[in-house]
Amino acid sequence: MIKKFIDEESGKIVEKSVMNAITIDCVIFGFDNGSLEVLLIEHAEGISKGKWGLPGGWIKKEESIDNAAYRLLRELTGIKDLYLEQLRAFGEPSRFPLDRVITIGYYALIKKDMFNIKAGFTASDAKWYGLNEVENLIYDHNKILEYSLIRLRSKVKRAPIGFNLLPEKFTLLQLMQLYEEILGVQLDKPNFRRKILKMKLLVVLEEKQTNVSHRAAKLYMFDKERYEMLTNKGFIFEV
Amino acid sequence: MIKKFIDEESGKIVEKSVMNAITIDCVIFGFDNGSLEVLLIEHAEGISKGKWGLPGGWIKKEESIDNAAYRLLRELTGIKDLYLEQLRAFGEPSRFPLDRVITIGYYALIKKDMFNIKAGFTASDAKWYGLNEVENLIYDHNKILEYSLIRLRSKVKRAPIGFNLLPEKFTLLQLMQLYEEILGVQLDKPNFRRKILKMKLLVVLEEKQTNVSHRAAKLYMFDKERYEMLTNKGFIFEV
DNA sequence: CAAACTTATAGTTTATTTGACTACAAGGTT
DNA sequence: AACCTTGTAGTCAAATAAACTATAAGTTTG
Repeated sequence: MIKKFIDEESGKIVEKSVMNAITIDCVIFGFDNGSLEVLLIEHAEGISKGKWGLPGGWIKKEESIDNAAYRLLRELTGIKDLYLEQLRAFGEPSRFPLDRVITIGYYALIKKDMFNIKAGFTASDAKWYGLNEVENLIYDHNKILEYSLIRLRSKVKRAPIGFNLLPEKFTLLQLMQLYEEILGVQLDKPNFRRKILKMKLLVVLEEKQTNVSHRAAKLYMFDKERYEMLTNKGFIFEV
Repeated sequence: MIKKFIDEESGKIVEKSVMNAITIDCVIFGFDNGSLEVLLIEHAEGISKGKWGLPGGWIKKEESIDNAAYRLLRELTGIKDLYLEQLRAFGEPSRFPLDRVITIGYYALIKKDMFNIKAGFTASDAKWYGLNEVENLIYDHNKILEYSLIRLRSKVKRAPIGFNLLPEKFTLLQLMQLYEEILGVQLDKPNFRRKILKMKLLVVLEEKQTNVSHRAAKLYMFDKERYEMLTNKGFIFEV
C-alpha cells in the first residue's frame, strides 16, 4: 500500500509504502515461592539465535491482535486460562536491526502450578527468571519488560488481577506476600487481612493448609462473580 | 516478509506474509467553557469521504510511532506543546472494510486557546465536538474514543496531566470544574482547594481575574519543576 | 511431654484523611 | 444601598489507615 506524504523540508508530496512488519511480544509473569518471575525463551533461529528474549511471534492477517497473543501463549504454554492484557506498541525504527518491525507488547499472568512449558518450534529453550536475574535481552525486550512491570504494579492495586498468579486456593499470607513482592513494600499482617476481608471478595473454605510446620492457615478462593456484582454496584477494588 | 506458521487444524507448516498496513489515530481533547471536547475531522478522500472520524494518518518507515503521532498533530494543529500518550493498538481484522489495517491509538491534551485548526490535505473540515454531541464515527473510532476517555479519567487522577487542558494561568475553580467534567463528579469547593493547595504544586500569582462580574479569583500556575522534584522524593499526585 | 518456636488471627489505640457544612469576604450589578 | 455571585477560611464528625499488643493453634526440639 502506497500513500502520499508531505515532505517537511521540500514541502512536496512524496509517495511511500506504509506496510510494516508487526510482531507480538509477551511478558509472562509467574509467582513462585514468594517471588515474581518471568518466562524467557532462547531463540532458535534468525539473527538472535542463542540469545534470550521475550516469547513472541507474528500476527496472521485474519486474526485480531489479542487472538494472536492468545495463540502464541497457547502454543508456548498450553494454557487457556490466563490473564492477558495489551501493553502498547513499541516502534522505534532502530529497535530491530534488519528491518522496520513494530511490536505490540502484552503481559500475561499465569498460575505457575498449572502448566508445562513447551519450547515450540522457534525456541530452543524456555526458562523462568527471577526479576533480578534477567540480564540483557534481545532488541528492546528489556524496555518492554520494564514497561510491563510498571503496568503490573499500577494495575494490581486497582483491579483484582493478582489472583491470576496464585493457585485456586491460597492463604491470606500468600496473597499478602504477592502484593509485597509486586509492589516492593512491607505490609502489616493484621491490617492487610482486615482490608482484604472487608471487601468481601474472598470465599473462605473449610479446608486448611496441610504439611506445614506451624498452625495451618485457612484457605480462601477469589469470588469472581461477587467481584463483578460489586463492581456493577460501583465498588472499586483498591489495595 | 514471509514467515512460517503452524496451521492449527492440519498441524502443517504454512507460509504467510506478515506485512500490515499501520495507521495512527488520535483523540484530541480540549476544554472550553467548562466542557470537555474532542477534535474530529471530516475525511476528504477514500472510502470514508464526507464522514467524520478521528484525525489520523500513516507511519513513515523511518520515524518512531510517537514521532508519527507528533507529526500528525503538528500538521493538523500547528502546536508543538501538547500532552501526548499512546493508548494501545487496535487490530480487529474487520475494523477497516477494505484491507487489514492495524491502528495505534493516541490521545492528546491541548490548551484550546493556543492554536488554530488547519484541516490539512486529507481532511475537508475539522470541528470541536462536545462529548455527547459525537455520533457515529468511521471504522472503530467510537471505540477508540471510548477507550481514550477511560484512560483519561484514570490517568488524570494519578498524574497532573489535567493542566495541559487549561491556560497557563487559571483559577482554582476552573481547575475544579475541569476535574468535575472529566470525572463526572461534583466536588466541594473548600475541600478541593485545601487538597490541591496542600500538594504545593501550584504557584500563586500576583494577578487576579479581570472582567468578571464577581469577586476576582487569584490566578495560579502549575509548577512543573516542583512536581518533578516532589515526584523524585516519592510524592504521588492523586486527586 | 513440656517448653520453645512459628505462623494465624483478634483486638486496641492513635493519627490522618475525607466529607459535609458554616461563615464571611470581596467584588460587580441593580 | 441592597443584592447577587463567587472566592476563601474555618469547624467538626465520620471514616480510614497505621502501628502495635495479645492470644490461639499448631510443630519441633530437648
